Formats: sequence, C-alpha cells, structure tokens
Amino acid sequence: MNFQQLRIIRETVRRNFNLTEAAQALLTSQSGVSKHIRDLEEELGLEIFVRRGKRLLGLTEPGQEVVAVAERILLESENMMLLSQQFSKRDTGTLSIATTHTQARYMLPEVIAKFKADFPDVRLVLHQASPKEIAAILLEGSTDLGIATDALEDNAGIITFPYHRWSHGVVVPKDHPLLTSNTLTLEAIADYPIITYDEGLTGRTRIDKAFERAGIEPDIAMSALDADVIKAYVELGLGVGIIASMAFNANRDHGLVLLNSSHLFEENVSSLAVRRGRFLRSYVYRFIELLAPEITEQRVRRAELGR
Amino acid sequence: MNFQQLRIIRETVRRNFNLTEAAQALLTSQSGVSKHIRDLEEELGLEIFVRRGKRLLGLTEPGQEVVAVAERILLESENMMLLSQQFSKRDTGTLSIATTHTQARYMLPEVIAKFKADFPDVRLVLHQASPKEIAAILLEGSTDLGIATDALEDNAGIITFPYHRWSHGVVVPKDHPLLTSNTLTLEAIADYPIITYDEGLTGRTRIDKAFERAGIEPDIAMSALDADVIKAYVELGLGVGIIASMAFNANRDHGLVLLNSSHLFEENVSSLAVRRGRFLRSYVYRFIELLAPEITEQRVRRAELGR
DNA sequence: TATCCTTACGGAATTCGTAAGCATG
DNA sequence: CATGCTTACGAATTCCGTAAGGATA
Repeated sequence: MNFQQLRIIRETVRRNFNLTEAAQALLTSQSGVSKHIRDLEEELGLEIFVRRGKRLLGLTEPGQEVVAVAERILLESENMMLLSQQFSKRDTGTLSIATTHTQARYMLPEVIAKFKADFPDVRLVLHQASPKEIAAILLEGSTDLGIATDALEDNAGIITFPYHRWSHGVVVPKDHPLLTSNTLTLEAIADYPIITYDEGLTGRTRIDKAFERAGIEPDIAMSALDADVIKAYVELGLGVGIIASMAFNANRDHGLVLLNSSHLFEENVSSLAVRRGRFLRSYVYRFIELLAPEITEQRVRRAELGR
Repeated sequence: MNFQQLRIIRETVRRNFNLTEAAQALLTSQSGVSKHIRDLEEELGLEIFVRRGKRLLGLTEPGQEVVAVAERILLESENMMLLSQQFSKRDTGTLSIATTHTQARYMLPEVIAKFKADFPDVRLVLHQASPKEIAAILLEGSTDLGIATDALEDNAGIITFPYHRWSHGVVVPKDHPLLTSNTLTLEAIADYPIITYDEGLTGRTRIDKAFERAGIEPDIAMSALDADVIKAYVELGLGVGIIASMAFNANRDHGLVLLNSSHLFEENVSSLAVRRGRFLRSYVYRFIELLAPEITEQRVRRAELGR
C-alpha cells in the first residue's frame, strides 16, 4: 500500500470510475492507474471496485470502507504538507476560499483588502460556486474556507459557523408605483413581475417560502445568478427586484430605489465553513477573525473536536 | 513522503531516538533509516529531530506535530489492513489482549473458552502486563483490547468501559486468630504482617487508601504480582493476605479461609479498554460481548465518536 | 574505545509510460 | 468504431543494504 494507490482509488471514485480521467487528473498514465488498483486489491485480498468485464462500475461493500479509510489517510497526508509549510514558510502560501457571488462581491472585498495588507505574500484564490458546489469543494479538500448562505449544513464532514445576518430588499425604478404606498406587502409586490436569484442561491428559498406561506403565487419573470444582473433588468423596467440589501449601493445605483422588506422575508444567515479534520494555516484563522472577530481560532478548534 | 518514512520517525521516537534500535525494530538497515529521515525532513522543509552533532536527542516543535500526524496516518493504515482482513478472512485472524495476571487467571478463562468454541480459527494472544504498560501497549497499536483494574483512565487515546465490580478479601490460614473475632476490622488486620499485591496492581491503591484513611500504618511484609504467590506465603504462616476475592477457590485452597472484607476496602472496578480510532475486527466485538454483554458493538462505536 | 550516525555506492526492486491487444456499449 | 481497461516490456527512478568514515560520550 502506498500513497499513490490511495490517491488513485480516491480519484477513480471522484471521476465516476473512469480510469482514463483519473489518470489525467493525477498526471500519470492510465496503465499505471490500472495496475496500481489491481496491486492494491491483491494486497488487501479483496475487490475494491465492481466490474462488468473490463469496465469499473462502482464500489463493492468492502471497497466503500477502503475508500473511506483512504480518504482519511490522504486528508492527513495533506495536513502534513500544510503543517510543514506552516513552519517552513510561516506567512506565505495560498488561501483558498469557495464562495458565492454575493459574498465575493459585497461582503469580502473589504476583508480581503485588510488581509492582503497583513499577509502580502499569501496568494488568494476565490472559487466562485453555488452553495452545493461549495460543500463538495470543501469535502474534496482543495479549499480552506467556504462562505455561503444556504445548504452548507447537514454534512458531518463540514463545520459551519454563522457569521452574518442580513435581509432581502426590494429594488424598483425611481418612478415605480410601489414607491407611493406606505407599507410594502407581499401582495403589492406580487402585482408585478419579479426578478430575483436562481434557486438555491442567496436566500432564494426564503423568498419562495414567504410567498407560499402567504398563499400567493408570484410571477418570477426572471432569475439570475447575481444582483448586478437583476438590477440591470429592473432598471430596464422588466419587473421588481428582490436582492440582498447589501447588494444595493445608493451612490452607484442611480436609477433605482431600495425598499426595506425585512418584515416580509425571513432573515438570512451567512455561514463560514471548514472541512472537519483539515489543518488550517494560521493565516486562515487570521482571515476568519477579520471576517468575523467572534469566530476565534480557539472556537474553530473546539468545534473540530466535538460533534 | 511514504509510509516507511512515517514508520521510521514513529519508531525512532518510540526507541528514544536511537536509529540503530529503530532500524532493528523495523527489520531494515540503519543507513536506510538515517537517509529516510533526512529525505523526509528535506521534503517537508523542516527539521523533525533535535540533533547534537550526529546524535538525535528529541523532537523539534514542528517535529512533534509531524509525528502526531504520522501516528494518525499509520493508525489508519493499520486499520486498512484490519478492515480488509475483516472481509477477506472473516473469522480468522488474531485477537490480541493485554491484561493483568488477575484478569487472565480468574476472569478470562471461561470467556476465552467460549470464544474459542465460537471462533476456533482466531489465534489468541495474551500480553500479560501491568495496567500502566497496558495503556502503553494499547496506544502503541499492537493490541485490540486492554483489561485491567487501575490506571487505564485519563488518556484521550483510550476508551474505557467498566465491566465488573469486585472487592478484596482477606485470606488467613485455617487456625488463624482473626477467625475467632466476629467482625473484621482494619485494626485487627494491621496487627499482623500483611501480604498483598505490588503497587499499582489489582486495586492495591484502594488497600493503601483504606489504611491511610483510618490512620493506620500497616506492616506490608511482602508484596507480589499475583494472588497465587500471596496465598502460598499466607499458607506458610508469614502473614495475612489481602487479595481479590475472586482469586480464592475453596476447593483448591484447602489450608486457607477467605474472610469478607468488602466493608473495609473501597469497591474495585475492572475495565476494558480499546484504542480510540483503531478498527476492531467483528470477533473483537463478539469477545467483548461474551465478557460483558451490556457492552455492545453499538455502544463501543458510539463511544469512539464522542469525547 | 564502544556506540552511533552519515555518506557513498552498487544492486535489487519498484514505479512509470509507451504501445499493443482486447472488451464494451 | 470510439472509448476504456489490461497486459507486456523496457526505461527511469527509488529503495535498500554493505561498508567505510567520522562524531560523540
């Protein structure tokens, strides 16, 4: 058993049991991949993969256990590398963050600027992705931090820390009829076509839920990945926008007005997430503390232990 | 980084930084050991060991972390082997138990007989050792189960399950004056030389504590590793014996009488212990259930997770 | 001086990749 | 017939052990 064999079976699972792809991902030959798998199976005295003829189809029952252990070993071996860099290159390296558009665009810039000032030699990599993808990326182990609003919970391999509460706002053009009424209601909004986020993004579930509870079926005329797109179409008069209120900037969004709608939609909570068991360089903890001072290194370490 | 390098640094620590011994323990050459260490240090970009000239003296600060990660990786790699055997050779293998004389001699024989009947192809290895050594052996990872009365607690790497309560008894020759009095007291016992267990063994601490609390300084004339030795000397008239009452057998110990002394000494609890994170073959769980039916596989697995 | 670690070096073993062959859908 | 896995084989690399050299207590 060696590390390469373990990397290979892990990658084979990730690549849907396609050895050719796995070999490419690991920068090696597919013949070697094939041989390594057979060698490992022989050494362990069992079949890891279910085969039909020459094709691999899935994991056998023992194979699932074997891969689970392999994942743990590889996680620790990656920790070994991170750990040694922590000592040999204290404040240089890479901070990798997976996050959504909204966070990247409206929440992180300030924090990242501060961080860059403190750690000029740390390379920053932002993976922009959906909350679901963020969870997958975190588990995969190429990323230190995930930041998003939805769907990061309920995974034993991920620890989340809520760090910011925010609410949706309604944006309309400056001359919109909604501006005349005193209090904003769901019914009033639903009189117009609505433009908001795609499903699963930036609290979209809260929006749907609010209308559903009120027994109103809104006309979602368009949905988009980010507030910039939404605002552009609202400006064109295509409908009423519902966005995260932090995405509105009175100075830049001249033609638009933001209406407070915190009484209409449930509050949203943005969370920060880390892979359980992954070693974090000290600058990762510093970044977290810049983003949310109450989430201290100690608190994160504590959470790693419990469950 | 490869497994051999990790094994080498782990063994080097265990062998007190003597590379020659480490090489012998790993059945390899000491030049190879030396080279592997240097290679690993170079790859990680840091020094694992503190050196004076050519001698290794201890671990550097990063070295401690590195070794800790190495231990986790190696633990999992051993799990990989155990796990695969679990599938490839279901009911054959080795059950390794570290235990004290008292347990091995008086508690385990019945259970082992039953176990052997259920699992004729499982080789049984009993490591007889002191409670302290048992903890060390468990942590070292060569043993599935530890069974003892004292000193297995307070180690995060070990999980203990109390499984049996017992008390000490006093053994005297058939014609001993103590047999005439009605109720046995510590004072009465202390009138005679006492023969009992060595320090740290089989509840000896409870015996000492009882006398200390009563303000009595007993004359411990002899101490031994096991009750058989103690009984032999009591039979010779050298003193009063204090032993685990399970170690007395009316049929075999003709010349002796056992006096109940459960009111004099604190009750003892024997525990069963496993290494946290070590994979246990299913027959290990079956053995545990034979020994103590209330300690189910499920309960052990639960305890592995919490802390 | 006896013990212990490092370095050098040659041989053994392992690993890797190309290429050809074969199976699958 | 295009994609994907296995096997064969030679090349490259890594690993290992002997032996000699040098440091340490």
